[in-house]
Amino acid sequence: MPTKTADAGSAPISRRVHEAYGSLPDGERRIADVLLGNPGELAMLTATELAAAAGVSNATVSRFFRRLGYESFEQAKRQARRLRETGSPLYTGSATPASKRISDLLQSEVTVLESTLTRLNPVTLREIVEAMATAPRIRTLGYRNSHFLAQYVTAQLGQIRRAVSPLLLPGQTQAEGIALMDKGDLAVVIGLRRRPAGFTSVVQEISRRGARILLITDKTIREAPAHATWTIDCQVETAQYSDAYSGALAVLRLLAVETRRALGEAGQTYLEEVEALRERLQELE
Amino acid sequence: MPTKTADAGSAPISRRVHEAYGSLPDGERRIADVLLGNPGELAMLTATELAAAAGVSNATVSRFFRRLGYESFEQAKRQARRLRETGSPLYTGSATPASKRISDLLQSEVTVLESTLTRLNPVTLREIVEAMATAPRIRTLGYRNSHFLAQYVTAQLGQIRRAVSPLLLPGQTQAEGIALMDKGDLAVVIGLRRRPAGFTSVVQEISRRGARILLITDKTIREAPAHATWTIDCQVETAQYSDAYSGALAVLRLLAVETRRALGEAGQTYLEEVEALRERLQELE
DNA sequence: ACAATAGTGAAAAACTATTTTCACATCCAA
DNA sequence: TTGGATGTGAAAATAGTTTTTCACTATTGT
Repeated sequence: MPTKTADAGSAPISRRVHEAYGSLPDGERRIADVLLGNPGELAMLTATELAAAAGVSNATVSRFFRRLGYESFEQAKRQARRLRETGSPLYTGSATPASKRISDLLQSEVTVLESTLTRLNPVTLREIVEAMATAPRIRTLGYRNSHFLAQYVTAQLGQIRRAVSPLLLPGQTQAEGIALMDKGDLAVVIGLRRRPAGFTSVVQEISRRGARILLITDKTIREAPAHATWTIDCQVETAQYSDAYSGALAVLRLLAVETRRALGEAGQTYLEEVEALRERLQELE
Repeated sequence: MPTKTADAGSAPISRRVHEAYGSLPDGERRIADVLLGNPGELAMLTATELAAAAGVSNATVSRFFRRLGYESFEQAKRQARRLRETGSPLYTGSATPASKRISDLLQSEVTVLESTLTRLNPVTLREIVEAMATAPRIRTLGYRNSHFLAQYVTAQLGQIRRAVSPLLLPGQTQAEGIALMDKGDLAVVIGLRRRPAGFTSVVQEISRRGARILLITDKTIREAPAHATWTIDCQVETAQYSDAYSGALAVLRLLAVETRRALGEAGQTYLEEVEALRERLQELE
C-alpha cells in the first residue's frame, strides 16, 4: 500500500505536482505536464479528456491522482473547482473569510478578462495592428484612471517601434499636444470611466487634425466613439467596489504582442538594438 | 454540412438565456438567474449541482437546456468549456489564427492571475492591509515596467485614504525622495523584472530610514527581499514574448479593496468627501 | 540470464450523472 | 367546477465516467 503524504490534506494541485514531479513515471509525468501547462483546466476536464490530452489511458490518470495523495480523481477535481468558486450560494463552505475574498477577486478578474477578450473582433484587431505597425508616429493619451494604462502602452510599444510618445508632455498644454498631431498619426486614447469633463471634445479635436484614433473605453461612454477610427470596449465593472483593469491591460498587451509579430524582423532588430544599448550602459541590475 | 442543430447553432449561453428569459417558468428562471449571476460557472458545474444552486430538481435543469435549444445539458456544458480551453492539444478545432492567439493570450493572463493570487498568504495580506490602513504616510515607487503599477496603486489608495504619494516627485533626486521617509511610513515598492541597476540599494536605503516596505516582485529578484518587511511574489512570465502584469495589478487591487474594507466607515467618508468635491467642480463628464 | 518490481492499456466492474417517465399540482378558460 | 395545458419532483431507465483487474512490457538489481 502506497504511503499517503501526510499533510497533503489541502495543498493545491500545483504544489503536489511539483513535489512529486521528479519521482513520476513517464505516463504520469505527461499528465503532470499537461496540468502544469494549463492550471485551472483541471476544474473542467474529465479524467478521460485529461488522459487524451496527455496521450495516456484513463487508468493512468486515475492512478496519478492517487499517487498525488488524493482519494480519487473526483476529489482532486472538486478541490480545483473550489478555487474558482464565487459568491454563489453553492459553496458557502469552508474558506476563511480572507481567502474567500481572494478567490472572489480572482473570479472577478477572470470574468473581466474573459468578457473583454472574447468580445474582440479579429478583423478590427488586424486593422489596428497594421496601423500600429505602420503609423509614422503613435501618441498616447489617458486621464485619471486611464493614465497608468496609457503609460503602459507607451512603454510597451516603445520597446517595439520608434516614435511612440505621450500626447501630453509635462509642462505642455492640451492644445499644444493636440496641435502636434499629424495626418496619418495614430492616437491611442484610453478613456475608461471617470473620464474628465471635455473628454469627448478632446477626441473630436484629435480626429479633426486628421489623425486616426484607437479608443479604449468601457460601455459607459456615449459620444466619443463617433470620432474614433476604432473603438475597443473593455469590461471594468466588478462585484467589488473598484473597477478591474486587467481586461484593458490584456487588450493592450495583445496589441503590443501582435504589433511586434507584424513588424517581424524589423521589430526584432529594433528591440535588439535597444537591448545592446542597455547592456553598454549597464542600466539593468 | 456535418453540423446538426442548425437553428440555435452556436449562440452563447448568455444570449440564449436572455432571449428566453421572459418566457421561462418559475423553476427554470431560477436556473437562469444562477447562470447569469455566475457566468463561466456552467463550464464546471454538474447538472445536479446547478439544480441545487437554483433550488430545483435535476430534471428541471435537463428540461431547461433543451428549451434553450441545446441537445442536452452535456452539449451546453461543452460549448461553455470551449470558450476556456485554449493552447492545449485538446483544442485542435477550427479557430482562425488570430482568434487562436487571442485565446492563447487570455489563457496566459488567466494563468498568471491564478498563480499569483493563489500563492498569496492571507496572514501576510492581513498585516499589509493593516499597515496600509494605519501608516501615517504611504509612498510608492516603481521604475520602468513597474512604474505604471506604482501609479495605479497611488491612485487607488489615494481614493481611500490621505497621505499617499509617489516617493519620487518630478524634479527631485532619488536621495531627496528617500530622505523624506519617516519611521513608521509605508513604502510600496514595485520591482518587477527589468529593474534598474542599484534597485537593491534603494530598497536598503529606504529600510535604513526606518520605514516599513512592501515589495512587489517576481521570482527573478535576489537580495532586495532581505530589506523588505513583506514581499509579494507575482508571476509575470508568459508564453508570449512580453510579461503579463495582470497578476501584480490584481494583487494591488486586492490590497486596495481590503484596505478600504479595513478602514470601514472612515474610508467611506473620505471617499464621499472627494466625490462631493468632484461634483462641485464638475470635473467629470 | 533471471527474478522482482513497477508501469502500462484494454476491458470489466463499480459508480455517478443525466434523461425520461410518471403521478401529481397549479393555473386558466370555459 | 371542470378539463386541458403546463410545470414540477421522485424515481426508474439510460448514458457516461472512473476505478479495478489483469495480462503484458520494460527496467533494475542480483
